[in-house]
Amino acid sequence: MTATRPEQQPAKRSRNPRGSGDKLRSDILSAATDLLLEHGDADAVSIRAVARKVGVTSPSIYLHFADKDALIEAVCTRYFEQLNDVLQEVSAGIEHPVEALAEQGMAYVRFAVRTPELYRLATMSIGHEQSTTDMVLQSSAFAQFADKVTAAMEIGYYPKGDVLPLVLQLWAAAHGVAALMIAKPYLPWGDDFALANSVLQAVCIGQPVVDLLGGDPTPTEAARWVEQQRVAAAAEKVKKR
Amino acid sequence: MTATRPEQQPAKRSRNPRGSGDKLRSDILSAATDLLLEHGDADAVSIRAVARKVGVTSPSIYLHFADKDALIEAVCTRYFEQLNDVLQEVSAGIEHPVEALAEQGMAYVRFAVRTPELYRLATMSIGHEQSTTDMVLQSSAFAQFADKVTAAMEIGYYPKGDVLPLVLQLWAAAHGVAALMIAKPYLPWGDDFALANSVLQAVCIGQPVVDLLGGDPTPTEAARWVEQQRVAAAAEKVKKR
DNA sequence: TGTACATCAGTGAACGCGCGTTCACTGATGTAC
DNA sequence: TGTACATCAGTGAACGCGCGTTCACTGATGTAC
Repeated sequence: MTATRPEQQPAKRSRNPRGSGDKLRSDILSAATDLLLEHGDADAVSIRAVARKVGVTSPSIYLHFADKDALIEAVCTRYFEQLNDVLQEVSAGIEHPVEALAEQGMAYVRFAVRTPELYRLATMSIGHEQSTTDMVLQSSAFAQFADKVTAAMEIGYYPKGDVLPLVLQLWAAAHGVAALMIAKPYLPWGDDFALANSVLQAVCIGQPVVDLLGGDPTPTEAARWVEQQRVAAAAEKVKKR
Repeated sequence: MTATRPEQQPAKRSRNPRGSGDKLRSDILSAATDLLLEHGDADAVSIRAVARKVGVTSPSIYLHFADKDALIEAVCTRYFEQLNDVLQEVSAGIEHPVEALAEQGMAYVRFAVRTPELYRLATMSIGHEQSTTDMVLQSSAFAQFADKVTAAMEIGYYPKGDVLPLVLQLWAAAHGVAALMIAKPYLPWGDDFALANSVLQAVCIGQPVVDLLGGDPTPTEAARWVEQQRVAAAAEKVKKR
């Protein structure tokens, strides 16, 4: 027994009945997803490995996907759909949009950490040009973030204006924590993702991170500076009139 | 001409003189680095490709590196040293530690965006266990962040306490923006990395992100909530006595 | 000053591997007449 | 009811490729005597 093929051959699957050729397609997607969940390495997903896992020969894959890229893309699309479901679930019934936003942010991080290699594959590849099918931006998950921000603007929580910059910042914060937690899981991220929560709060509502870590809750120098900046900005605005 | 080997053979390098066997070592590192800078794909770095680029045969690589992993690790180590230099440079002469921290954060993001594939390779691989040689945590760059935070605590800017959680949060923020800017370069990140700046400010000093985007500078609902939380936390602390 | 020898800095050929993909095929199942 | 045929859901063998790595070697340069 060599180490090169650790999977034993699964029970030979029987051929699909006539009308249900699509069954294999979804089996392939599941197998590829499982491979990514099991191994922490995207290289573990080869056409041949997926075929082996499904219990089928590799040319069969091509009956359902044009090539390897198409397979991977389909896996990611499916992944984002699941993310979308999770986000929808956790924010159901929360009226305050910012509360919902924070809840979704945490769910996002938890989801990412539960599926590290998938998350990496889906979000951390380099995209050189804006494809019309950019998976993240086209995903309903992204739209959900945008909706909450819009709602927060409408109730006057955030000043009205462009939604995208705000969404990008929230996303960057969530992504940053998630990505680091995945890359360095042994660091002290805290029970219940305390650190993630702290960062998200800071970006969502401007709470200085130190206060949320149990630091001194009386106004710090940081808080004073914030106020000072705010006053200065207001003064600037008045001067321009 | 096939597409499989786009590099033409570089001028055959002449053999190194006797004492300077280490010259090749650093040439190899540079070549690997260049490959990562040129192509947006870590797969472009193979032992053979590096050897080709240097103008040497592939077994020569093994005179200087035990195996491919060792080569990649050396490339990353060198990369972090460069990052360290940059961070040191930008913060030289800035007395206020938080100002220095913000400047370093921005420099970090700029550095990452300038070297996307290298940054990905160096920070976004999955580390399953804490190695004693964890490159990021052992890097002087990380130590620099920690030093600034410590200094900020000492002057009373942040409440005294554990440095690591704070550093991790700042790092997560910087990493989040950098990683997204790399993965989605076509999004509106703003001139002068405005969005990066905004996120970093929010995490460093608790400035709500909306204010920095040119929104309404009068206290928003968010700002009021922050204050409210702060008061509540203070009250809680008093009650415990 | 000459020469045998050690060392250094590589080379050239080969190994076995798994990969993505193509091609001609097979055999069960349904359908038309 | 029987049978020829089309279609569907795959299979089996093979292609050429680049990869990491090993092995025995070579030839210039320095060193000891």
